[in-house]
Amino acid sequence: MSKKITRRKSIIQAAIEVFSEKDLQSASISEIAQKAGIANGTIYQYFKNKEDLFFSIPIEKTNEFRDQVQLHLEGITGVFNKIRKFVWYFLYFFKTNPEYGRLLMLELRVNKGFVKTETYNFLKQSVRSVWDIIEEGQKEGVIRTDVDIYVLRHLVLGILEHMVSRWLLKDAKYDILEHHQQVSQILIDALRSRTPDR
Amino acid sequence: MSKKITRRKSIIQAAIEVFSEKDLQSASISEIAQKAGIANGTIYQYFKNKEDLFFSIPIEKTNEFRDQVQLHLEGITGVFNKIRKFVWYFLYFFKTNPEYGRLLMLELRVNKGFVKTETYNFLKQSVRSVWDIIEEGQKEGVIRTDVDIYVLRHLVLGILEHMVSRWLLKDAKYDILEHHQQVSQILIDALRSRTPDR
Amino acid sequence: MSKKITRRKSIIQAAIEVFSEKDLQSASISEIAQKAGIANGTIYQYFKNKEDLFFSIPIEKTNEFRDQVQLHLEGITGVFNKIRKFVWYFLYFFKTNPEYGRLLMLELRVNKGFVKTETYNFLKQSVRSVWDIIEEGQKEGVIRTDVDIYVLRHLVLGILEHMVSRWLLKDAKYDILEHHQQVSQILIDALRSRTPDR
Amino acid sequence: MSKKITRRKSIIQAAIEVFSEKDLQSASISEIAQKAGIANGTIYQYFKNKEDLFFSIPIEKTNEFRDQVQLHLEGITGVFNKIRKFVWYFLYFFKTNPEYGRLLMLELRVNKGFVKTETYNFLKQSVRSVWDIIEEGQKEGVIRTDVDIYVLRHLVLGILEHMVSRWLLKDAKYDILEHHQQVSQILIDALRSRTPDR
DNA sequence: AATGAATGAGAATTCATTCAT
DNA sequence: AATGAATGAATTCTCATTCAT
Repeated sequence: MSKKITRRKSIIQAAIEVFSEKDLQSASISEIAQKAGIANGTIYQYFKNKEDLFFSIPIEKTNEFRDQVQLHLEGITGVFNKIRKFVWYFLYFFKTNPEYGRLLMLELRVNKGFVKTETYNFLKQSVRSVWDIIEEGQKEGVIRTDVDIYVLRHLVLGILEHMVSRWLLKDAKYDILEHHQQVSQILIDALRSRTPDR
Repeated sequence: MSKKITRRKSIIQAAIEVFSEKDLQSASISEIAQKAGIANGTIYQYFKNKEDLFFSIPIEKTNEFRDQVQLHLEGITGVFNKIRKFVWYFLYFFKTNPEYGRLLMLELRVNKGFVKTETYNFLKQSVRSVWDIIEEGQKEGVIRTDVDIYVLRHLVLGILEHMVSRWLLKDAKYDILEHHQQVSQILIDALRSRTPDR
Repeated sequence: MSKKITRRKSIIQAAIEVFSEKDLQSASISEIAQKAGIANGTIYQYFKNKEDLFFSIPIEKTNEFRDQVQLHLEGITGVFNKIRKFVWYFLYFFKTNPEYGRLLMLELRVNKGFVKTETYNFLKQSVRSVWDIIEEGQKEGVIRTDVDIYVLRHLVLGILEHMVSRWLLKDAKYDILEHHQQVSQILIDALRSRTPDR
Repeated sequence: MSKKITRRKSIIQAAIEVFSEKDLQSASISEIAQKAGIANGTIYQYFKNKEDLFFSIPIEKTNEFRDQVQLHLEGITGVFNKIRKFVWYFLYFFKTNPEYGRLLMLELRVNKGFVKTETYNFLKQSVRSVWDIIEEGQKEGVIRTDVDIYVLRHLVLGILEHMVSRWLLKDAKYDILEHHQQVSQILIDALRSRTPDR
């Protein structure tokens, strides 16, 4: 039983490595099988087909991301401090998982089939914390309520995903964490409740 | 002479239609040729190969976008008014060119090969106006200078591209222009120079 | 295990039949696959590509030729008798293997890529016996040493290959063995050490 | 009129250059047209199709070869001296025309279609001088008559063509004329009438 | 006569998936 | 469960040849 899970994981790990370099179509099952040290056919014992394997990859990583975000937010008080932490961890996570980042940002997030997947909804939950923080801030009165929450979310995820995507496309040559404080600051300035005089 | 240009354009138009539904690999030359009403081989008189055709698509559209942006900004005074106009036009352009949007946002902008392309640099020039506006605002003292301009750019393009991408992935079912004023407002609030008391 | 070898052989046999009629470019993989009774793709399990298959053909046949030459020379004494036997067997081999002959003489021996091949060196070894016989004769003093051995080899292989090539181009309509004794005789006269009075 | 001939010649010259590097199939009409500085379609004003052009090449060169052989044999007395001259000129001709040599020896002489061509018969006439010399020698009694004249011809052309072919396949890296005297000598020894005591 | 744009047939090769062992 | 040989569909691109100008 545990053996089965181990093997499944090893296939996924091999798939991440391969898919991070090539897209869904270019990556070959043989290459993944070879990297996992198993026969081609064996993959089909664990996954329905190539797309199924492709779409299964984010589940584990998503869990890791969500759990770590929770852990890092633990004990932090103040909505804006939480936002600073989230921004930092988001960038840090992809800095330390660039292969997965490539896969998620440049392949999956843009794949129409994936968006209709169960896994996609699961993935959305992982940034649930952004919602929670924003809502918390709105209740406390420090985050603006004059702008639709969807717009606020687009703002936060927009800048973060844009930064990560461009960074990956530039072969992760510079330090993505360099400006994390400026990013936090500008987001906070955008989200902050307007004072009456404005 | 003009005939050659016409034919080239008709191939590009057919390619936009096909590539907006299928990615570079899935789309077939035959399908494009058929849609353009020409023989397969003819495409190779105008483009080196499928990738070349794929990467050539944005050139025209980019020109159109850039020219229109200039036109729409004409006569507008005030940096923030210009930003409002740019936000509106950006969303409007993709609202009226969803097929090209799909191609650009979900295929090209994420394609590693494309980023190394001449066309990509050309494309970057098309959002040059954002830089110009920001710099103008900084000179006037109304846009903050305490944050790296790259971060500001990530902010503006991040939210806009994120909105367009998600909208397209949701099959353009809702009106992307709905929140354009809120988007402008929140961006302006983020970009605005901080007053001394903050 | 043996199955793999059998299949490989059956592909080669089909390839000989097809390549003897058409050259490397004109012959199609489909035709070979069909003749071998397998799927197109299967050929690529055994050979890297069409050229690889093409160049692999002579290996087996070369072994057969070399072994048979050895066998036929067995027990024959006298350098000139050996030459007579070699001449006869050379012509006899291609008389009984005209398809392979066409392939070897009219395609491979004239193919620049093949000459750079490992197989080509292997093939050269198969006529090694000519060298051995000549050297043996030179040691015994019955074969001339006043002419470079390369020239002697060009003489022997030149006439034999020329005869076989022309015979095949004439659709093997006459008996190539008809003049084998005259050929041997003239070669022996050419190779024989000159007597002092000449 | 003379213009037409000039253009035809320039096409043939371009074709020789192209065909000497690539075989009939690999060489392209476009390349020839480009090298000749004309449009693709123009070639079809002068030649029925690619094969026709290919097969037309030897005519001129054959004339040149035949005329030069005659010239070089002029004034030479003695059958064996004529053979020596022929051997020398044959090797010399290809030494100075390696591109044409490649085309003739490695492509045309091995092409089944060419053998059935009018040009092929024309080409055979060009080595007619070998026949003449041999027959002259037989009449004079210095060349053996105990061996079929076809065999004698295979001997002479066999060694010469073999030498040229191998030399070309080895990229003409060594001097093909180096051993011409030895070649003449061994041929003469082979052809010479046997003295009674042998 | 010359052009060269358009044609469209044609073939090698890849690779996800199956299934007998 | 694992294997890996076999499958065969599917597609890009080339290029000789034509023909309207």
